[in-house]
Amino acid sequence: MRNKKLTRGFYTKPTLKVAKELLGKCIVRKIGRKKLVGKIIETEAYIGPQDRASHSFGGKITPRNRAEYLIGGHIYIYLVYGMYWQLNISTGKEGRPECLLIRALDLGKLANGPGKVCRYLKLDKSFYGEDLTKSKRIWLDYNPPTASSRSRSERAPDKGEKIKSAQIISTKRIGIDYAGPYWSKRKWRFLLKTAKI
DNA sequence: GTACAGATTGAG
DNA sequence: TCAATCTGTACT
Repeated sequence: MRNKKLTRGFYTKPTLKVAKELLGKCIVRKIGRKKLVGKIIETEAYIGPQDRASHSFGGKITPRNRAEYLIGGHIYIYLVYGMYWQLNISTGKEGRPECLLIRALDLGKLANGPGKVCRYLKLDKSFYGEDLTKSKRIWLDYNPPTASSRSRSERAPDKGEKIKSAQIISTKRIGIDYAGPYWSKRKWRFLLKTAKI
């Protein structure tokens, strides 16, 4: 297995497709010489401007949500309830306010909720608008980093663990009942069957 | 300027 | 079940 960073093309596909494909991918956060790594096991899609649960409902653009409109692969991060950061990844084309909330990593109780994901990865406003395809401090990878990856760099690209659709559960999104029954019942939350949230 | 509610969490 | 905690957003 070799390391393979996710590039622009991964993020610019339709949002619901990316939401499912993100499951099983690894977030790599580099702090100094150390790397924090976690496998994504739960995502949630927000698809403005029609989605009433989205911050960009109705095509609204504010200083807070403008990162949602960036081309796929950028970080949209914001504070909720005055204390928890929420990590989102923009998806789709430039100008389309679509994004995915990263709700959990495969790290047990350390990251079994969106606020805890950011607490574990030490993410805050300074990551606002960060490009995951260019950043030196945070990116996504098909595989967990391995010590041998450099010496095997001659091998063919490895797209990592294949997640079958039968392994994915989709449910209603969490905490957005204010959006009304039509939008709150969309099954736009995706998690691995094996996930223990 | 002021009021208010939220894409959550953890304690009681 | 509920308070913590604070910023963006709407409204005066």
